Amino acid sequence: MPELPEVETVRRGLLPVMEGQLIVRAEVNRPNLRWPLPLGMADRLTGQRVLGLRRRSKYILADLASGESLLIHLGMSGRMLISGQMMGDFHHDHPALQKHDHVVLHMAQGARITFNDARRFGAMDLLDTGTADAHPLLASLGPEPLGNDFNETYLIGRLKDRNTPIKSALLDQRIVAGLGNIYVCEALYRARISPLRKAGALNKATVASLVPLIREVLLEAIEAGGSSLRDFRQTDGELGYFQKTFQVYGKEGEPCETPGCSGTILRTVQSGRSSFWCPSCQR
DNA sequence: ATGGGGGCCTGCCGGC
DNA sequence: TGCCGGCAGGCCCCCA
Repeated sequence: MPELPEVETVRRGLLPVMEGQLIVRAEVNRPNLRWPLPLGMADRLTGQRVLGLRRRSKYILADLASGESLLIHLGMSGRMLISGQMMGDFHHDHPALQKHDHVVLHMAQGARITFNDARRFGAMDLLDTGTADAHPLLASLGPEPLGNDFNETYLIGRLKDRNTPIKSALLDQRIVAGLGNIYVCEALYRARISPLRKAGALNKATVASLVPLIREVLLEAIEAGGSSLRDFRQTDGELGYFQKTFQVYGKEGEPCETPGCSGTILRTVQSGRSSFWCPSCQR
C-alpha cells in the first residue's frame, strides 16, 4: 500500500482537521488490527488536543496534549477518510459506517476521521511522545530518504558488501525508511540499474546516482498526491495521480519509455515481490 | 549476521 | 453466474 508519498499525502490531508484540534470522542470498533490495539485506547484519545502531526517513514504520529502520541500505520489497504469537514459555513453530512471502519475520531469542530482497513495489515498504538523513537516499530528504521542523513556517502557505506539484490536492499527499511515496491522499481529504472544486481557489486558512482533519483521520484509523487492503484485514497476520498507517471511499475509487456530503447518491460519476482524493469536499459 | 520464504487478511480480476 | 487461482502499495518472524 501506501509508501512514503501516500503517507505524506494523508498527513497533509489530516493537518487541517487534526493539528491543534480536540478529539471529543473516539470509536474503536474492534480489539485489534495487525496487533492488539492499546489498552484503553478510546479513553486515552478522548478529550486530547492534537499538538502536532508528524510522519516518520510510513508512520504517522499524532502528538497529544497528554504526552502520548498516536502511532498510525496504513499497512497495505489502510485509509484515513475525513467527513463532516467545515466547508464554507455548513457541515457535510457523515456517511454511515462502512465495512472495515475500525477506528473513528470525532473532532470538536465537527470533522470525523475514519480509519478503514480491509486487510488489517495496518496498526495503531499509543506511546510516550518523548521516547517515540524507541518504539519497536520505529527503533530500527533507517534515515528518511528526503532527509540529510540519507546521502551518497551513507548509501555507499550501507550497500558495500551486501550480497542481496539492490531491489531488496532498497526495500529494507533499516537501510532507508519509506520506500516500497513501487518507488524502488521507479527509482531503479531512473538510475538504469537492474533490480537483480547485487547491492555490494555496484560501483560507488552508480550507488551515488541513486540518491538524487530516489528523492526526485518521491518528491514528484508527493506533488501528485501519491499513487492510487486499488485502495489508496487521499483523506478527501480523491485519487492520487502519480500512477499516471509510472514508467515501469505495472507495465509488464509494454514498451520501455526510454528514448531510443526498444526494450519491453519485464516482471520478475524477487523474494515474493514483483519487480518491473527494462532489461535493455537497466543493467 | 544475513538472506529468503511464509504468513497475516480481504478484495478484485481474469479464466474456465 | 460461480468458483478458483493469482495478485496486491507492508512487514514481522522463523529458518538455514
